[in-house]
Amino acid sequence: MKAGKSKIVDRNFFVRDAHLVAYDLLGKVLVHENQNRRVSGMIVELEVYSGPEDAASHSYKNLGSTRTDVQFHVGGFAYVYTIYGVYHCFNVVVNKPHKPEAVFIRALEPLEGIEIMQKKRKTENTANLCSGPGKLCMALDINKTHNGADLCNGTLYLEHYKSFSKDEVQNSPRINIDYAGEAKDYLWRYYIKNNRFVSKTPRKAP
DNA sequence: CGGAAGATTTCT
DNA sequence: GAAATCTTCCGA
Repeated sequence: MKAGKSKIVDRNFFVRDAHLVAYDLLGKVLVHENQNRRVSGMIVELEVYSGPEDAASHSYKNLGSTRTDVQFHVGGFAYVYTIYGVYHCFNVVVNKPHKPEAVFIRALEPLEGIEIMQKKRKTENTANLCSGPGKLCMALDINKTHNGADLCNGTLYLEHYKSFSKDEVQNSPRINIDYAGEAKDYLWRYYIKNNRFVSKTPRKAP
């Protein structure tokens, strides 16, 4: 990396296989510049959703629908959707166009703008600010206007920060996708071991 | 045009 | 363990 230059993750990072990107995303920092204030947190937990072959993915047998349209773009764009009419979920689209893969960000370790997060989340418990997909969207003020946003050119982006060895990363089945048949057993959730900001204790791997 | 389901959170 | 609540998708 060039000294003094931007730490922002560039496009090429995202245009790779979803699992490679997912592993490297652990330890990156998600930053949202809102009204000249930086609100950010380190990614400590995520899941991979891989296109038409993944029964749990929104793009499964759902090719070209309006909601998942952004998943067919080149990597490095945001995919934001509303869940249960109440909360938002933030995904990073990865890989090349027409490869509808996405990394679903599940939890962050709060770093900057913590007082802003506390205000938005109405709690002072930092371990509860971003420990879940809906929570982190609330804390970083991510909403549907960010759907399709370019993470390489905007106020919402990722920065290089830490990297973790394989020993420090645990994989497990994904959460709340029991409807997905065999796909529910794929070990496509990744999180940092012994990190108290991970959303919850995972179900034991089969 | 209407019915159904969901990558969640929070409270009991 | 269940409710809250609305966008999106799919069938008719």
